[in-house]
Amino acid sequence: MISERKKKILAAVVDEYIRTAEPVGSKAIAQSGALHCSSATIRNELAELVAMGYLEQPHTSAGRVPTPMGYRMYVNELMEKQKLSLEEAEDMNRRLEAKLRELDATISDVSRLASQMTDYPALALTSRAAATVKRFDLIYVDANTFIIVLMLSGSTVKSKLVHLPVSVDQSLMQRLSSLFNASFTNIAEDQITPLLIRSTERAADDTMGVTSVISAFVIETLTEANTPSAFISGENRLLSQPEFRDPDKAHKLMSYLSGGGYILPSPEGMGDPSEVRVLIGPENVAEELKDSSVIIASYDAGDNTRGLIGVVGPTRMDYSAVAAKLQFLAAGLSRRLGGGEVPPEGMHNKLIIKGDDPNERG
Amino acid sequence: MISERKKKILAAVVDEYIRTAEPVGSKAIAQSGALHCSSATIRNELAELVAMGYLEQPHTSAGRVPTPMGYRMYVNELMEKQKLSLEEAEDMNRRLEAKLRELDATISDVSRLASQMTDYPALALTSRAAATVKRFDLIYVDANTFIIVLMLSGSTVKSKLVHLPVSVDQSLMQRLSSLFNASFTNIAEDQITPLLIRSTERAADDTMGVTSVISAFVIETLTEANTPSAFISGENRLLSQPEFRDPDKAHKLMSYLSGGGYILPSPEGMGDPSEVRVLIGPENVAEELKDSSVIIASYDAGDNTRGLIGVVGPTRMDYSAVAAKLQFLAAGLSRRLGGGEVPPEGMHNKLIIKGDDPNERG
DNA sequence: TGTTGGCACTCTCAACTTTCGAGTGCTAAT
DNA sequence: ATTAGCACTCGAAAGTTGAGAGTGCCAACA
Repeated sequence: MISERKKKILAAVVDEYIRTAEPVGSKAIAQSGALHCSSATIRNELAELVAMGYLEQPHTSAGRVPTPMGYRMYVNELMEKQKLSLEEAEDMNRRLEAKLRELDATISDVSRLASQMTDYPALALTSRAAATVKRFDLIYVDANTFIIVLMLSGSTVKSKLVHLPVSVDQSLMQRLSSLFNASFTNIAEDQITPLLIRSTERAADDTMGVTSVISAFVIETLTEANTPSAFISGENRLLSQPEFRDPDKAHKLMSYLSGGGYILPSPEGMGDPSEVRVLIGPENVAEELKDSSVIIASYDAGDNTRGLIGVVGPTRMDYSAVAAKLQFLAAGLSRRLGGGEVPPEGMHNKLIIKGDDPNERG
Repeated sequence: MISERKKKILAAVVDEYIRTAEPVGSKAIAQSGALHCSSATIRNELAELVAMGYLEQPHTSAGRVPTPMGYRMYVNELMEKQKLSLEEAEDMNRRLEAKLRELDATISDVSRLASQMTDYPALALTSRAAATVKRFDLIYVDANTFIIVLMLSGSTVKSKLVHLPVSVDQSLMQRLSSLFNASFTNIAEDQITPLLIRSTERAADDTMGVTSVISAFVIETLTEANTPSAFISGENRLLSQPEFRDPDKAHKLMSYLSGGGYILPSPEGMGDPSEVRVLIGPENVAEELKDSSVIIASYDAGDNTRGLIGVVGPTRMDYSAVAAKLQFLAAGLSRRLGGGEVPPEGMHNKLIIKGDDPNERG
């Protein structure tokens, strides 16, 4: 077990290290107040904390630096859950409003927002839950041209202009329209079989292959709607972190990130929407992230869609501030996009932080 | 005037410097062949080239490095216009096909492609020429819901689902649909005045403000279609360039780039689509680009839309290779997206390179 | 038994010095 | 006009030194 005093000391080390990015010594801790003992005592404690694996020394005569295990302890038990200042909260709300007013929030907007708020690279990800076609329309434009309009589950509308090499008459359009409405709506993507297409084609008496053009679009649209998409922004903010002064290191991580981040667990894997998850250094699966940390929050994007916002930074990250901001952002997004059973404001004090369930450890 | 031999020497310096990123000395040039004289002679010539402003020395006992003026001379007259190797051309075509098959090429795809091909950060930009609505449809879903479908000039279709707080009947929809078709099609965005909207509202006998919802969407869509959009990708590739080993420098440029690059001249400003434009160091307007170079090509994206692809790198850039690749890419895009009067393949030998017209100099 | 002041020790970092070599400019000979 | 030769310059890399921060440990103390 770890004594109360050790906890205090550990917390002080982490706080200080997060602030300064320099190894912290016994003296600094003694002076920081909060502890009523001399540096010598603290030295003893520090030595023990090193032995226990919570801290390490870059070299014999340097201060101490938290290990991933130390950060984990800090995140789980020690850090004081930060509340956002009123200004911060208002600023964030303002920005959210601005983004969400003009268009639906695209994931690129969400990730940009997260990155701006936290000053770290951020990524956003959505996995739409199995979309289906709710309604189907064909608009006849001219003999060679028509428009397909699909209304999907979840108030999305997709449309496409189709030019044909042959001419079709309006009655065929009519027939196809009602046939598709009858048999292609409310079914999952994988239920659109070649068999179904063929039988529709026959039923509509379509000899020029219009059916297959349309069904291809349907499949494509559903596939796209079901494919989780990811977006990352603010990679460059990495460069302002001292741990990425080495261009090679920075380059490695940045190309990993922009190569499409598989960093995040799937949104379904996340539990409670108000939960914030923290993955510290080696807890990450990806080799490239082994000495970075990732903080993740999830939001409800409506229509059974879950979204994820994540922030990437060095292990020496301001966990408390970032977690609070992300949670606030996620809650705001849920409130505006989602079903709406999210408690209104000010709920950012019951911040739940998780991340070390046994599955995720080696 | 500059002698023939000086030109050869200058070219050799630039070539070598591009290759190695190290100042090049007289000896290296002498050994590189191409010149039949000793290093001493070359030294004399080099001294004169420095005096003329084409080269400079980082310090007394170092080799020579090209000045922007030297690069300009190189780009305009000296460099051998590179042709792509057959493999490169084929590879590029393959990728283009792959991208363009599935969906229309979004500018994000284009910029990603350019970045991948050249290994520099790349940005893409389109300015759509004044879009108009070609056709207008309203699809009645239920009493509170309908879908607006706009077909724009240039085969784009936009649609939106609208939920109303009040219920409307199908006949109103009908009336609005034909009214909008009659008076909102083929007119520019700024011709949609409050007056026009009001009169339409009256004509349709619309007492619940549906008209204004619809016209708002029309305006929004046209605005969006007319707004040039920019996209940048591959910023991280900067970091592999030795001139950006300094994280601060890299950070500055990268944040400038991702802050929305106004780097590129507007597509209209570009002349012939097969022209490639090069802006060297201080020739750039933006302060942040004063010691970087930008290479730009434009393509015809169909429907009177011009697109631009640009690549950003250090002044020590492989102008010849990048220019060739960009031109090929632009030509490929034009061929696939645009009107089609672009000569088929193999036209990349008549590469035209420009960039130093008097307007652009200080 | 836990805490504290003191002291010798260790090790890094920054500043300074030295060395090495690439590259130059100049001169005299061809 | 070209070239070989040579003294000179200057920066980068390697080596040297000193200061300071921080430690571990011991002996004294509560």
